[in-house]
Amino acid sequence: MTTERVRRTPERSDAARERVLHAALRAIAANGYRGSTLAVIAADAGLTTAGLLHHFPSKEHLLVAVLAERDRLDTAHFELSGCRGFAALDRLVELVRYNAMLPGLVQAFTVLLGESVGSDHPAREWLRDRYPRIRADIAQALRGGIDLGEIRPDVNCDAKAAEIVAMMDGLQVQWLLDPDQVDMAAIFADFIAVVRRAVAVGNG
Amino acid sequence: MTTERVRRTPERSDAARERVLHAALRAIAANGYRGSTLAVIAADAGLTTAGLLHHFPSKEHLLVAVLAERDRLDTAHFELSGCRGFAALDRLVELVRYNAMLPGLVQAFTVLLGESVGSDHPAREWLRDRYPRIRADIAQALRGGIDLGEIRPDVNCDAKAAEIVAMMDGLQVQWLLDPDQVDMAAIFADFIAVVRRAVAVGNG
DNA sequence: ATTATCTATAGATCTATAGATAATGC
DNA sequence: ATTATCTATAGATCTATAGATAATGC
Repeated sequence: MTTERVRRTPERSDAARERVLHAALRAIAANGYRGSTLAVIAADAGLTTAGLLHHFPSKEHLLVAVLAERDRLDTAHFELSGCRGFAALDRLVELVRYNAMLPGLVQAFTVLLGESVGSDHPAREWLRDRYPRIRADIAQALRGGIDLGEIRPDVNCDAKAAEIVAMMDGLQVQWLLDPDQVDMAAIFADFIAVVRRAVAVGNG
Repeated sequence: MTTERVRRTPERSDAARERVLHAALRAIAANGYRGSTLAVIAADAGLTTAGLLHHFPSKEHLLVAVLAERDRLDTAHFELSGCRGFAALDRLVELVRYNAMLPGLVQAFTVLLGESVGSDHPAREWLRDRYPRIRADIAQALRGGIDLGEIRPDVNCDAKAAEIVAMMDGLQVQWLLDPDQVDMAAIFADFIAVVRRAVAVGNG
């Protein structure tokens, strides 16, 4: 039995950190934050518990790092950045279509969302910050559609934004519980088509 | 210090069972099923852990009892029972308005829903049974609206049912995270108004 | 000298069981 | 005789710490 000689370099450390973050996301998707254990996450990342805690000093620090990573990726990907009016709605349909290819990621954040709704969860504040921001982004894009003359000026953009976010979250749950029965992307596209007709100029 | 003499009767036992069920719901709303402990639930119900376990032989049995209780109440309350077409949509708006007065109950089931989306949760099968049933009920009511001549025959009732359920769940999350900012009942009513116009005969 | 990682373990919970106790109902 | 409830505790986890080890970089 030749004990494999493993290099201990900063690069290898970064790689371990990344493996831990991914393992944590998998564990959360499966069992939530509370239901996940450092031992399982560490083993999945090829470390011991103590080895994991060298990189993330506590379980909560690890969760925060997962959330921060999500923020980082979102800023690169998800943003409506610039899209206004119907173009923004189309962008959201694309986003849902994209999410439908990443069930693990969607599941992790759906589980976290549910867990956090109760009091005192370490992800709660993160989510409480995040939802108003997402709603505001979408509402802003809709108001842009009013300026473009696509959307009627009397539309309540804030309420519509909340509806759109709610539809995304709600469909995710049904899709995760039964992917074969619920075609998340198609139903969301149908919903957006209805919204579009409802808010379009010349349909008051 | 006079030790209070407590009667030990079957009636008192039933009362204890009920107190435990309510305490369990409160605990789940606050911390989820996994985050709740028998000790806290028992104390809230005025029992010791062992006393609780006399009534419910395990934590999982307790959860199942909570879910069964919910089924019992729902059958009495929630059903669309008979309503078809627009009347059914109005009934759902009423339901959401009613739920908005029971944040604790909504929170408990939202948390359970999130927790259960991951694998291997004792509430998962209960929810996997429940969602198709609710969707089927609503779809059925919408098809009834087609028969009544209120709803266009080309409407995809299954997709609309999934959308309606998704909107209810999604709004609940946003409302629970920030009740002052998100008027769940009003936004849902707005959504239903849009759906109604979109599916109404003479709007094809 | 620094640091990535390990072994070993302390200390805190948490579920569930065993067995005792005290009340009611026959 | 039954049963609602308690005290005490076993056994299983789970997080986090202490301290050792082995590799790299100066």
